[in-house]
Amino acid sequence: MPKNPTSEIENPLPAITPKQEQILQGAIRVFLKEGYARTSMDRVSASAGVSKQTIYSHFQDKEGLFKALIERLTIACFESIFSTEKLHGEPAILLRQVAEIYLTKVADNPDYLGLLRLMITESQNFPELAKLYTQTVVQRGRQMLSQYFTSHPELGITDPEAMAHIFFGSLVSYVILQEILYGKELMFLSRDRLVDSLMNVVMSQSLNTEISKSVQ
Amino acid sequence: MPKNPTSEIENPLPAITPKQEQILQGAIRVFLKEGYARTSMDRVSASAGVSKQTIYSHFQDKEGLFKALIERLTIACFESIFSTEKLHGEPAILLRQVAEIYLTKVADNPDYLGLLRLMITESQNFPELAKLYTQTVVQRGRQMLSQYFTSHPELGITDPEAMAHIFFGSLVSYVILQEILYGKELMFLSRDRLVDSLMNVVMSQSLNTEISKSVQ
DNA sequence: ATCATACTAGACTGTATAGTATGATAAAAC
DNA sequence: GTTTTATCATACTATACAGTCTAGTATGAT
Repeated sequence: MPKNPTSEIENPLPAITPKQEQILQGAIRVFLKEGYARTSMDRVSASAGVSKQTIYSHFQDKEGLFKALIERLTIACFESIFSTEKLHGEPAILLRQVAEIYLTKVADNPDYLGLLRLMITESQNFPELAKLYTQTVVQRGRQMLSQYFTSHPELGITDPEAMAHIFFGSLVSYVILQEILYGKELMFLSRDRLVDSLMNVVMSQSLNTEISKSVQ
Repeated sequence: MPKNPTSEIENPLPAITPKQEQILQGAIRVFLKEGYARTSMDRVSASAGVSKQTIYSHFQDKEGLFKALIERLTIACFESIFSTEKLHGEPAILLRQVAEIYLTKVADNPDYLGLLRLMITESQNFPELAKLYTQTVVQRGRQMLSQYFTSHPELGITDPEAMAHIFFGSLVSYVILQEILYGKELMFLSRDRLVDSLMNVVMSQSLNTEISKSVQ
């Protein structure tokens, strides 16, 4: 039987027992490494150190376990990236800070890197999960940065949303290329070079307006 | 038995018979839609309109078929994107051209969009294929653009490789977000806005040097 | 002591599927 | 005209796996 009378997706995730936590922990490793289709429940039970029957007493089926896992991981990923203190200071400092946080939290964390990969992998089969990920992680990230751009008109950014996409998009594609598609060994590009250029790109926009001003 | 005495990856892909082409065509749809693990050979045989035995007389096994398919698709993808005439003219024209070509060829083509997704999906299970993709499609694209930047010093780009990554990375992540992760319906951003900002970002670099010059 | 609950271990069932084997069909090669 | 070759259709084997069932253990409350 389900762990909770209200088992559907809800906004504060349902609290879980230690046993459920143990199952989810075991499931993370297997699902993130093997993907959904290649993961067997026997492997999950072995990895979690729990009998298979116990899994089925806490989660409805493989799909239910997977969804519960991904939902929690998505929330955790969001909190890990964005709940890190307030992010303040000069653009030159803040932007570098944001980039470093993202790269550290995602590129260096197998769980969140695997989550990104899995969301792309399973977006067709689990659209609700992909949408949750997009709304929770991607959208909030872009909004946050876009609002920052808007509230700093001295940066001279004409389309804050598009610029926010360029900023995060460059980081995401960097992680995908370097960490997933073997870019590290085939076409290495250091983080510093990317982040430096990214900073340059954002900050140069203001020179544009300065020129306009000085010309007028 | 294999179709060809030299069955390993080689640079000009082995020529294939019409029957093999028919099998590959049928296999494309299924593999790209379902992924490797969820694709059954019965489905492939139905989709190709060919008996299962015939598939096994032309390809060693499921893996061999998949590899042959992805190799050909990777080459075709590269040629489709990069072999499109010469790409010339003003940066303002050429860069927009490159972006439009990429977006049209990948975002609007289910095959190449599916290939991108599949490479990310299966990079762990088929490292050779992922590396082939990276070297063939990603690396050449970046090199091409990076060389263009280098040969146009008036653009004032200090790190051409990093800038090329930002340019293509923004496009790739745009396609992934919009077309795969439901960004189209959840956080739509028009191509024009992205490309305009991207152009802006590249072209603004030169203002930087102009200022330096005028100051000196 | 008894009962309820939560768990383990492993057998079991039904289904999906990779890959093979077999026999039929039809056209080309000889 | 017979053989060879390429194909199809279908049955078959072996295996993997989701999910269930059974039997038994540990624990804590009454």
